[in-house]
Parts: sequence; structure tokens; C-alpha cells
Amino acid sequence: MRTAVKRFAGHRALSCEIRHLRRLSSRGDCPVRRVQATAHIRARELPYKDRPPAPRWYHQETTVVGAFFSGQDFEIEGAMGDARSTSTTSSGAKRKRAAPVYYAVKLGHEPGIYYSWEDAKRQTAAFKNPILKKCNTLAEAEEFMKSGSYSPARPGKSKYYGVQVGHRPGVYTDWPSVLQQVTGYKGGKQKKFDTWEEAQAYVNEAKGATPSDSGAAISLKGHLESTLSVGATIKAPKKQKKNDGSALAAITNGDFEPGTGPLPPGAEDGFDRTLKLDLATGAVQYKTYAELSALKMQPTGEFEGPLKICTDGATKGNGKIGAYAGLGVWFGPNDPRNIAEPLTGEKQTNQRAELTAIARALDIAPINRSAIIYTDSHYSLKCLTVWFQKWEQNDWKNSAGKPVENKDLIEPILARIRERELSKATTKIIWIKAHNGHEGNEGADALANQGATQRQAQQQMKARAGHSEIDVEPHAVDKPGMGKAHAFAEYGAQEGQAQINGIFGYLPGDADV
Amino acid sequence: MRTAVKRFAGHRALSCEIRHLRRLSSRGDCPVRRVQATAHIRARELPYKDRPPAPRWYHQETTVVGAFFSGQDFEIEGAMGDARSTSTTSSGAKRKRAAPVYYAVKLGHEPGIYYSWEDAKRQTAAFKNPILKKCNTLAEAEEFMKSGSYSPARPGKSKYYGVQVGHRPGVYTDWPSVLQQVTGYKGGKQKKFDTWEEAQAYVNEAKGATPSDSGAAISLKGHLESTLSVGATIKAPKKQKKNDGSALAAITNGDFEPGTGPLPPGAEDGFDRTLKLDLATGAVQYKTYAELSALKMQPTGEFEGPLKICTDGATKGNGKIGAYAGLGVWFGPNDPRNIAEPLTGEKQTNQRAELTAIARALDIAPINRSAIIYTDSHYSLKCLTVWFQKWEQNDWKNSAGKPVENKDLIEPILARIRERELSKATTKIIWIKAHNGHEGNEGADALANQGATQRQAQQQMKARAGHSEIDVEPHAVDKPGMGKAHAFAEYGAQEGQAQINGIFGYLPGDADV
RNA sequence: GGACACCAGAUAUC
DNA sequence: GATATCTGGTGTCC
Repeated sequence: MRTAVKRFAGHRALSCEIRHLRRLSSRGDCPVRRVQATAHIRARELPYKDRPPAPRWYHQETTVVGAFFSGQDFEIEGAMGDARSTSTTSSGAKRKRAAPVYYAVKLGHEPGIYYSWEDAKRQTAAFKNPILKKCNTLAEAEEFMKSGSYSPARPGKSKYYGVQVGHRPGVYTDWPSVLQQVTGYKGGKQKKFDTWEEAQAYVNEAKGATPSDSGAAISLKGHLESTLSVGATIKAPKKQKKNDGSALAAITNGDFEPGTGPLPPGAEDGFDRTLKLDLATGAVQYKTYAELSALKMQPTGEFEGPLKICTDGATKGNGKIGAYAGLGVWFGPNDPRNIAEPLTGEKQTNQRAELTAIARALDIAPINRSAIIYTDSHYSLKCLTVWFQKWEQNDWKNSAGKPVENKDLIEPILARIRERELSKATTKIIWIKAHNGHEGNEGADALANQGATQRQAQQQMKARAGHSEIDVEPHAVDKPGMGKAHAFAEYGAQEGQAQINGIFGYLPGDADV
Repeated sequence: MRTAVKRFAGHRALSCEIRHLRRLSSRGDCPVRRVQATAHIRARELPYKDRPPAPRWYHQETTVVGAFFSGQDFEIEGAMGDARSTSTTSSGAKRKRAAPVYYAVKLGHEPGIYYSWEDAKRQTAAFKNPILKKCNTLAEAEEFMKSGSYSPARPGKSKYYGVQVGHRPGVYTDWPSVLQQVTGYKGGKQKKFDTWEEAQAYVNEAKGATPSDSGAAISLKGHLESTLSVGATIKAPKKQKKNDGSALAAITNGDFEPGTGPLPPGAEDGFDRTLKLDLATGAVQYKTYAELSALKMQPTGEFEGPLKICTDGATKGNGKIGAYAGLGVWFGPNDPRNIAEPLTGEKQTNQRAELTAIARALDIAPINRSAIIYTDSHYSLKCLTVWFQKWEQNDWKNSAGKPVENKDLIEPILARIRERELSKATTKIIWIKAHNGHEGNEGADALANQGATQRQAQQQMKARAGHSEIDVEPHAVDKPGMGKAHAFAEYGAQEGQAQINGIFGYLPGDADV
């Protein structure tokens, strides 16, 4: 029985958390059956014109119900006032429940209050100066989280790194993050300061000269971190009386993505379309079937055809023992749903990276919305559209009579596709030639490489730190500045198709649909 | 069936023509099987001390037999009195032979008499005021070619451009040539005149100040052009009775390279050593095996070991669509055989430039004289010494199973190397590190860049002229003034070796020979 | 044998 | 940072 309590910084963060749980599920670590949580939505004023973030938080309690997965064994439940996630792994209930202790993690991968030191340590791995506190009562932990103080656990040692030129300029509080922003960026500039204000001023020096849209993208990770360490978010989400879409839009676009402008028309907002926020009660609920159908019947405006997602995997040193892999999922230029993350697990191969990328794409694709997944991996496409049929009948043996590799990844993806079918959402997989000028493929490729680099950094840190046995949990990171904002182009020349009972696979040479 | 009749201005020009045909062969346009022609050697007095060239021509008919290529399908034949080249492409015999018409091209890329308008147009492309005439009889064309008149086809429009400061100062009659001399030359000066005398006087204004060896080099192209448009060559080749080498030497060195002093000891004269001029009959013939062997047995004096040639390619914007490439072949400082020419064809890549430079080097290297080719291209060396062996067995597929690139260049080079082997001449290819202070490499590099600039000028002119569809045929151009006159230095530190059945490839790290 | 992908390396050209 | 090109390899399937 593994348990964890988390505090979510806003609706979007909660949405992210649900995704995170799905990701766990996709890894097979802890299959998700049901996701449900109560969120403490919190916001405060944005840092405006060099002004540090306001210390005052606005609060709102809400309950969110996430997706439902079949054949799994994991759930999250929440109670009023704090969001509590309870996970039950298949091997669960082995450890004894100790006296209740709380770990408030203010500067870490995912700030929040955790029940176990294991969980808290995981969140602070790779952070040189994590801000966290061990508390005996929940109230104490909450107080610590709320406090405007930025002093770290060991006062007097805090540092602020201003990244003036880098992938994502801004203020960072740990050196690894700075490295990540600066490495691989031509002419990267960073400087250490003792106060947030100084660092921010340093960052702003260059901001005037930078085009506003260039530095606009804020990564999910950056957001989460900045919520506590740098300061972000603004506009108190005043309680709304009416359940009109504009209110939700105001929260999603304006409030929780500082620096990012309104979404372009037709772009996805990253929220699960099966959910709705009841603004009268503050609760998030499943939309009724009628509501979903209504949306499907009125695709103008909100929906524009199937969701198109590009996936890719990258594995440095593929086949070698020290290989490190990453995966990328690309929805569009600067799309906040874009993810670049390392491949977890021991087996770091290109095929696993490619498959996992598809799995992550299906995590994010709304369960009831048709999706087209673009991959350059013949292997992945064939696995998910052709070969699996034979494998499901011959006990997963390949043509050589040996066990099929990566079954652990393929099966959950198939389950997800079938689940989507039940929601009347088709899932098409289309093959595209790699490195052929395809915008989405190149975007996904860059994201995947970014993810692989993250993995490399992780492993190196682990090695230096004397090999902690805990696998650092990855986080979604946007690709900064993927250039032009135009959406998917036509792909006709480089793709084809092949349909297999509800799942579509597309390869060049097949007839057009 | 493509046909063309050409008139060659002198022995050297014929040698150049043979090279040109070989070049066509190396491009795959029209593989050369056999080269044979009758040349009308022609000469007249040099312009001496501002005196314009004498109008009187001295004539001599002669027959030349060129190289023999294996597995090809092209030949040139000549008859007494006119040099006629007949080419048969593999796809040949498609066009119908029309009533015989002759195009006498006096001012063009390669002056001569052509059978088809297509050929003639090709020779006059990029010339604003080409001097050419359509004739119904060969006699008429010959008469036109012989006429001392310099009036262009449209009389009254003739121009003389004096290039006072430029790559090669002199008098030019077309603006493109002037541009080529001036572009890329710091402080280039040119001026238009109505008469040759005025232009020449303008050119001479600067000559006094210039060191005599600086402007000495005369390019092949310059020679060909000047033969007709500016005037060159002197000393009537009186008929000789005895077949002694000195007579040939007198013609080659003194008579047909005005402005160039005696060749330095050991330097190559650019003529095919397999040929000899029978001065009794005026015919040029293959040397007998005994004669060739005699030369090999008595290398003192005339030969000093293998011919050393440096090659290089340059491609501005390599990989981009608008790239333009050039190639350089360097024999020594101020060596008249040095060539800098643009890369022809659509595919302007660095690799093609490098390979083509080697092909051109082998054009010039006497077929029976061992040669060492220095290249900084790992790719070229490996192609020609290692990889081709596998490719010839696996139908030219690279390790990825894809067709090998640039096969069209590699195969003819290999054919040439084997042809040389039959003449008992070894061909070594030695790799040298680029930009490492190697005199020859730097010389070739400069020549290659010059060639690339020529290509750029060509394309720009083509674009301005409304995109003529004909690819302008390139010409060899010397690099003026490559500085110090000392020959090849030692290369020990930067090279190695690896021998493969008769063809030698040298790379650093291999054992020394 | 085929296919797609993922790398590693090398040289040159920009 | 990129392309031009090749060599070598693994990951996976048919």
C-alpha cells in the first residue's frame, strides 16, 4: 500500500496530476483504475514588471474525477481541504503504516504534502537545495506551504540563478535546472544571485530585446516549479455562478499559464474534455453523454476534426549498455501539452521509447475524441495494428517462436485504444518518414532528444550521488519555441493506411481513406 | 546521335579538347570510348609591346589520338583539314540528321565549327556578343574562322573591356568574362573601349607596377579566347624534318603559352605523354611501348618521380538549395595546369566537388605516369580505394541498402585509374588534413573557391538572363600567383596508407610505404 | 533476405 | 548549429 498526499496548485496542475497517474499506469508500475481527487485551487498575483509574486494566495476547493481505466488496480481519493491520492499497486499492502508524518515539499519536482519520506525524497531528487519540511500534523505542513517565505530548509544557503539566455529564461533555484536551460543553447547566459529580485532583474535585462512570443512558452515543469520558487500565476479565480465556457477558459488560459497568450483557434487546451467544472459548486464532474454528444454534433469552434499528435523516441547509444532514451509527444508549435520526458526503466531501447511516446499521446488525448497519431516507427505501427492480432492468439510469440518483446508496453496501449473505441473515438496511427521535413515529426524528435538528455542528466546525477535506488519521477516538459504557429499540414505524400478492426494503421503505399 | 565539329587552336587546345571529352565522360553525359581528331594547328605573332596581334596565321594540320576508355560509347574522328568530333551517347541515334549546316563559333566558350545549333548555342551561352556564323558549307565556315576580322556578327556593336586589376588582367570582349575576372578581386578595375588598342593600353597602365611573375599565368580558357578575340601565340611552326624532342618542346613551351616563361625543372607540361608529334608528317601518334618504357627507364631530366597533384572541392552553402560548388586542382605554384572551375550539374554538393576535382586531376595526369593525388576528403579516398570493391559486388548499395550516391562520378574515375594501370602507371591517393598549412591543399582550396565563385556568377547571370536551359560548359582557369615557387613539401606527419590491388589509398595511421 | 527506426564514428563542406 | 556521405552497430518485426 503506497500512499501519497499532494496539494495541487490549480486546476491545471490537477489535470497534470491525473496525467501523471495515467503515465504510471502506462509504465505498468501502478495501473490506474480510477482517478478522483479534491483539489485545493490556489492562485496569486503574477509578478508584474519586476515585482515579485504577491505572497497572498486565493483558494478554492474543488473535486475532480479523472479517467477510468479497465483492468487496473489503482485509485486516488480526495477529501475536502486537501487533495489526497492513494495508490494501490498490485503488490500492495506490504508495508506497515507508521505513525502519521507529513513532508511539505515546497521546492521540488511536484510541490505538495507527502505522507512518506520516500515520496518526498523522490520529489526533491536532483534538487540541490530542496525546500521541504517534516511535520507532525497536516496543519503544520499546510502552514509551511502557505508561508510566503522562500527560505530553504537550511537558511542562508539559498541561491537564485537568473538564466538570461537559454531554452527558457527565468529564475531558477537549483543548478541542475539551470544547466538544463543552458546546455545546448548557443550563447547561454546565467548568473547566481542571493535574492529573487536580483535574479529576476538580470533575466529582464534581456527580455526587452527578445520578441515577446519567443520567450513566452512556459513548460509544465517550469510552471510547477515557478509556482513555488519563482512565482507565477495571477488573477484570483473568483467563484463563478454560471457554468459558461468562458469562465473555464479564463481560468485555463489567463490564470495558470503566465506568459502564454490565448490559445490559437482550434488548438487543444490540454484539459480532459470529458470533464467539466461545475462553477456553482466548484466541482469538476464528468460531462453527461448528452453533453459530449452535443459537442460532437457541434464541432464548430471547439473541435476541429480528430486530434493530431506526433510521437517520437530517441535513444542515445541504442543497443549499448549505457543507453539513455527519451520520448517526445508533439501537438503543435508551443503547444502546452507537448511533452519531452525520459524513458523510465532499465531497458532503454529505441522501440520502447517509440511505443511509450504513443502511450503518452493516448494519455493526453481525450478519451472520447478521435485521434491520429503520427509515428516514424514501422515497428510501433505494426505492433499496434497488425501483429498484435496474431500475438493475442498465439500467446505472444513472434515468428521465431520467441516471446514478443515489449509486450508490457503494447498491451496497455491496445487497452487504451479499445477503451477509446468504447467512447466512440477512433485511433489512427500513421507512419511518416523520419527526418523528412515533417514539422510534427521534427518537433517530436526534438522533444524526444530533450527527454533523452534529461535521462542522461538523471543517470549522471544518480551516479555522482552514490546511486540512490529510487528512479526519479519524470515530468512533462514543453518544447520551447517550436517556431511557426501554423497547425498540421497535409501529409498525403508520405503516408498510407491499413485498417484493422477499429484500429487504423497507415503506411505509405496503402490506399487512401 | 549527337555530332559536333570543332576546330582546335593549337596542340594544347586539342589536348584540352580531349580533356573536355573525358570530363563529359566523367559526368556520364557521353561516355568516351575513343578520342581521335585531326587538328589544324594555328598560330600567329604575339602582341608585343602594345602591338595588336598580327592578322596573319600560320597553319599546320596534324592528327591526334587521345585516350582510350573502356566500356564506353563515344568517339571522335577527324579528317584532314578539319577536326571533327563525333559523339555517340548511349541513348544515341534518336535525332534525325538534317541537311548539313555549319556553325562557326569564333567568340564563345570553345571556338570551333559545330554541326548543330544546339552545340553552337551551348558554346555561346552567357556571351552577350558571340561571334558566330551559320554556313552552308564547311569551306565557308573555315573561311569565316580564318578571317582576321574581329567584327562581331552584328557589326558596330563590338566592345573591348580592359581589365586593369582583376584575377587575370587583359582585354575581354564580353561582359561576363569581365565580371568573372573582377568579382571577388579586391579593387578590381575595368573599363569599356571601342578598340582593342585602347583597351590594351588601359591594361598596360597597371602592368608596369605589377611584378612580372604575378600576371604571368594564362588560363586555358584565357588562351582559347585570346587566340581569337585578343590575340596570342606567335612563331610559325615550321615543318621539321627530324623527330627530336626539342622541336616539340619548342612548340609547347615557347610558342603556345605566351606570357609564361620556361617551365620550372621537373614541372609537367600538360601534354599527353602517350602522344608524340611526328614532325616529319606533322601527325601526332601514340608512342610505342618501347618509347614509353624508355622514358620510364630514364627518369632523369624529364621525369622526376610521380606527378603530385592536390585536389579540393568547395561548396558554398553546402546542403542548401542554392548551393554552388567549385573544384580546384593544383600542380604547383603558378603551374599552368592548375585549374579552378565550377561544378556542373544540378547536384552541387561538397562530395561531388571533391570527386570531380580528382577526376579532373586524372584528366591531366599523363596516362602512363604514376601520380599521387592529395585530397582532404576522407570520403573520396575511401570511395576510390576501399568502398568501391564492395559496391562493385553488391550492385552499388551502401550499408543501409540504399543506392550509393555519386556513382556516376566514382565509376569513371575508377575506369581512369585502371586505364592508367594498364599503362603501368600507379595512382596513389593520399589524404591530408584540410587547413593545416599544406601548401598544395591550400592552393587547391583557393582554386576550388575560385571555381565556386565562377559557378555563382554563372548562375546569377543565368537567372538575370531569364534562365537559359543550357548548362554553361566550364573551363579550366589558372589560379594567378600562388606565391612561393618551392615545390611539394614533405607530408609525412599527416598521411598514412593502405594499398588495395593496384590502387593506393593513404590515410593517417596506416604504415608508411 | 526484407523493412522501419535508433544510434556510434569519420572526413569534408558550410 | 547544419548538410554531404560513408562505415560500423542494435532494436524489432516479417
